[in-house]
Amino acid sequence: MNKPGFPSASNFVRQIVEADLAAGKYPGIRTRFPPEPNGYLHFGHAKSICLNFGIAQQYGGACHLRFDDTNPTKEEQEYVDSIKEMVRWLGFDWKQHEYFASDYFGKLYEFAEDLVRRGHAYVDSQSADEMRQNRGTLTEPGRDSPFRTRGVEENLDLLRAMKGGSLPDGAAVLRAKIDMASPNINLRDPVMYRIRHARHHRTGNAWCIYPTYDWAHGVSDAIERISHSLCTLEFEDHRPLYEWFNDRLAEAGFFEKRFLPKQIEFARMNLTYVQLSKRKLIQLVEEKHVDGWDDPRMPTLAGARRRGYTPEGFRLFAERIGVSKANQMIEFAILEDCMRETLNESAPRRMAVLDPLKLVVENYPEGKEELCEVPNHPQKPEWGKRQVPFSRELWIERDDYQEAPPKGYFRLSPGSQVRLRYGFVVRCIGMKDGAVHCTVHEDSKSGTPGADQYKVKGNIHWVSARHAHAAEVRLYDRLYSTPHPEGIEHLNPGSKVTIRASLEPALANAKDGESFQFERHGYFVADGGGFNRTVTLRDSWAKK
RNA sequence: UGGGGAGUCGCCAAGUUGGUUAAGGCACCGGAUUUUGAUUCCGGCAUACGAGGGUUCGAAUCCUUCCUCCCCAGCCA
Repeated sequence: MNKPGFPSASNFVRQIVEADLAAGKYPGIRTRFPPEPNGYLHFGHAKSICLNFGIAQQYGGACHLRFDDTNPTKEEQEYVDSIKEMVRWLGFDWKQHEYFASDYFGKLYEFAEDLVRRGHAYVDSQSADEMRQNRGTLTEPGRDSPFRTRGVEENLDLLRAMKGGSLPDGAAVLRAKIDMASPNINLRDPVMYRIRHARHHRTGNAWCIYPTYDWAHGVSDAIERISHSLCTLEFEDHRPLYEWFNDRLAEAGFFEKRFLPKQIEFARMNLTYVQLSKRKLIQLVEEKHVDGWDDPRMPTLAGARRRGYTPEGFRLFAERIGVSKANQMIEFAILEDCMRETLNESAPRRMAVLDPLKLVVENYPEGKEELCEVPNHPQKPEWGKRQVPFSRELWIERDDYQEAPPKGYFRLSPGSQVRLRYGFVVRCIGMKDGAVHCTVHEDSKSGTPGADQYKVKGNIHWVSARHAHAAEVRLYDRLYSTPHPEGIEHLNPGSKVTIRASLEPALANAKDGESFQFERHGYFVADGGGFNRTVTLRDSWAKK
């Protein structure tokens, strides 16, 4: 499937992993894909999933699926179910390594008490507002909280009170005691626990304090013995903090310092004209601009599946766009090409007419019909052939006939000859009563000796009118796109067109999810009894 | 103006211990095959590596100055 000469796609992450492997730094390679279950996976996640699982696969390691469920107000079981389904759909298996940050709440709390005992953390009773005031700015250092010097016992009591539920939301937080004057704002005594009297989708009401990302994430990595923790660029500033927490815990003997995970950041993916921000996608769903998270116009993996995009296509895409630290704005054409490349392999060919125009074969007897043999894939004879009925009246595509053909047009026009693909060569007479009329060369039937003597350039698809089935085809050529970054009112609604198509009888029995290439139209996927067009065919005529 | 990152062809991206003519993909442009104007195939496509200095026999790779872009002041992740 890979084109010859396709790069072996080395990237800086693999280089780091290989160097660590060569140095024997870790007992094994262990990565993780750590989504927060607060939304559906989108195209951007595919990159991270392929990277993390790909690295693990390539170096004989494991990739954990860990839900970063530390904020009960945003997370739901519905999302974890969908995330699991889509990771599997992409073709990856986390085996027994399914974890939740919430599994570690108990351990995290023990660790936190230890940090308090050793003077590395304290309970701050300032309000959120006061904390912000005292944090300083990008250019000015922050000021110590008046509660920063509280004694260990008082801190422990307060922390237990926080955990015990006697304090209301916002009354206090646990903070790491690092450096309020640090030029890196993340190190100005970051919050480790906040009080949230909220029900968590997994732990219920067992907890009313919840760890923040910074406190939970690195520690979860260390607990799971992750070797390489791959995340996006915006966490670069958090790395010193990530290491600070784990180093403190290693000092206390909770972890082995030499096996501590290494955080590596890479650039997140942007796709031209595609809106990937979770906030905007939620808006599209909630304001009912689309039917749901799996609407084929959504850039979610669930939507992509309904569109007929393939898992192989996403994996190919991930390899092609690579991994680096430079912000990437990927052209949508690359994704389309990956899908076309995989679909070209897997999609059987079918003839169909989307915008029908009647073609009458004048010298073909009224009641007569015969079968034509049509291969299911021109490059795969092993896929066999099917038989398609031919008769006097056919449907052809409206734009396959031009009264006054432009230069270079080689389909039907008065006087021209074309081949009805896998059928006969016909000579066009012209338009009569709303139908195109022609005569057939009876000795030109495909498969008969000498049938190829007719050197015609035009080659069009057709369907016997008498045998045709109608079917709905929705064109989802475009996703919800965003030429302007300002907001939803500028989002291009894409196209959702319903047209009648005359289809081969076999298409009526297509199962949902089956993909076909409709000759000269593009790739379609059966969906709810009709067909969605997912990727158009390259058409060099259309470009000219 | 503090800190952290990044700048190689229109879009990605190899290259990074300095050493012949700067991989590859997408896009684009030619051409060949073709019963999909598809696929496949062949060819073209950066004297140039953000800019300027410097070191060197030799630099995208080292030093230096400058420019541009991205991220950080949630009790979000």
